[in-house]
Amino acid sequence: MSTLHTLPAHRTTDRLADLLERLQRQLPGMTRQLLHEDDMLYRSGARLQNLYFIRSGMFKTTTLSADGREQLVGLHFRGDWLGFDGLASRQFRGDAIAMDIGEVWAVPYPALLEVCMADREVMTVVHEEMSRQISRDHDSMLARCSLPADARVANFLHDWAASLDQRGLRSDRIKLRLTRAEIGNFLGMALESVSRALSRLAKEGLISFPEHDRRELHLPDVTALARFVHDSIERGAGASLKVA
Amino acid sequence: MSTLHTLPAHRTTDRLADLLERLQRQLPGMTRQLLHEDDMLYRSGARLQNLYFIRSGMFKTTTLSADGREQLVGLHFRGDWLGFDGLASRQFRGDAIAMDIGEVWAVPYPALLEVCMADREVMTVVHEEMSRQISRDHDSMLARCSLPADARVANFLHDWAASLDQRGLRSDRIKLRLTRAEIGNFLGMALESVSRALSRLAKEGLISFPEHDRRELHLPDVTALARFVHDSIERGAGASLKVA
DNA sequence: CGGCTGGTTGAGGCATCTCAAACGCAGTGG
DNA sequence: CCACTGCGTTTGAGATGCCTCAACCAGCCG
Repeated sequence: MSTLHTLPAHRTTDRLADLLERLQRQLPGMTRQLLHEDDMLYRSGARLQNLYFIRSGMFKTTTLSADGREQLVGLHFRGDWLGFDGLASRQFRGDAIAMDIGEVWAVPYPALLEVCMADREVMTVVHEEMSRQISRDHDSMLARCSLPADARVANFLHDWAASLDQRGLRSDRIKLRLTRAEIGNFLGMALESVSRALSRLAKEGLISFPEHDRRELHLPDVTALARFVHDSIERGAGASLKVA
Repeated sequence: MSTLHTLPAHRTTDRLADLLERLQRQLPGMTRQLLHEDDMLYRSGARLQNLYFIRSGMFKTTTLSADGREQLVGLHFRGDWLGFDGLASRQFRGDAIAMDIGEVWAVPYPALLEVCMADREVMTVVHEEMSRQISRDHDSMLARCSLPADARVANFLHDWAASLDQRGLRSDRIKLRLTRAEIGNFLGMALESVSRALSRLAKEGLISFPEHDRRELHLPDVTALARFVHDSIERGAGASLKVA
């Protein structure tokens, strides 16, 4: 959260490298899968056979309600796992779509269970990944419920940058591979509001569109973004419980 | 979801009974804990030693952002697990508070890992519970982002009733153990809006306050509630992606 | 009694949504 | 090559749903 780009080590990456080594040795059933932009890794309703581990690329996941509403619920990067939400019902509850050329490892769930039972480290890593997903979802809820539109967009960009940074990628430049409508759907606001929020953030100098391609944007100062989010809480404390 | 009170069997309960039997045999370190209304099971920042399995009662969990905002993120009932979100950091990320007199089993996480490694069934149940939590969170996000205020409250009550029903409890009567402010915080709206929404739902006959205690409410027809939620989507499709 | 907490309701304001128009761009087909 | 179309984006103007502020009520407790 706090000091974003001073984070030196990439905690998770090391353990994951370790994990993957184990998996590779112990899971001959694991297969690689290459995907292009807009390829579906899995779709809602499909039987869950594998969990997916992202080696490279970005993915978006959606959820589907009983009555047909659909929402973008997450962006996922290298090192993330996909499919946890389908474990209980053995059936995916939303789609996972590549936003870019990417590679995943498809890990057959029964085989993964096998490895977990043999290898404590693997099991804890799996648990921790699920736990992290839950935490991230909770943060996501909080952001959507307690921030005004502009701050919600700023927070969205900030989180994205933090994800990139955490993985050692450059975080001062983001290629938005989402339409304004998708961002709006993700954040719970109208596409026009997203567009306006981006325009305002640009006017404030918090972001800029150097390429004059309105999906390519620069974040000159990520901490300023965080500050902007934080400040907009002070002004109106929204629906948050207590600002201790 | 769909045919709410016709659900006869309680799928999860059976498997959990089974699981608990195993746990009890294999986990002497597991302890029972009794809580009264407003007791804190754990608090944000505390080191995670145990996961908690709810034997009876209701619990609410919150999440805390880096900058001090707090949000109610979940209600939990008999058969649910608490603490998953803290596994990754070995530290709780929010509070868990009893809303009633209740009993939990505190399961030392290292011991649980041990059992998981020995007992495949236990491990899959744990995974499935985490998975279910993720799914529920996603549903929650969707509801908060795509429904207008009244429908959000209706959906909230409907989910609550569904949870009760799933556990074989009577679902036509809910004792709200939350203030309007907490409900608002949970749903991302002002407490006055919650109050107004409840009044309107009562005027529509979808709920009633028989006790003239405004926290005790009856749901004469749960399917009507579901219909109300569904209908309010038609009117204005909110920020939902596609209404296939 | 008097203060406190929680709930309801009204009035007004504002943030966001909706509707609408215009633009750039890419693809397509004459 | 040039319409022509469709999609994504921006921006404006007006409508509105929700929030804020405020008053009031009821129950509870010291």
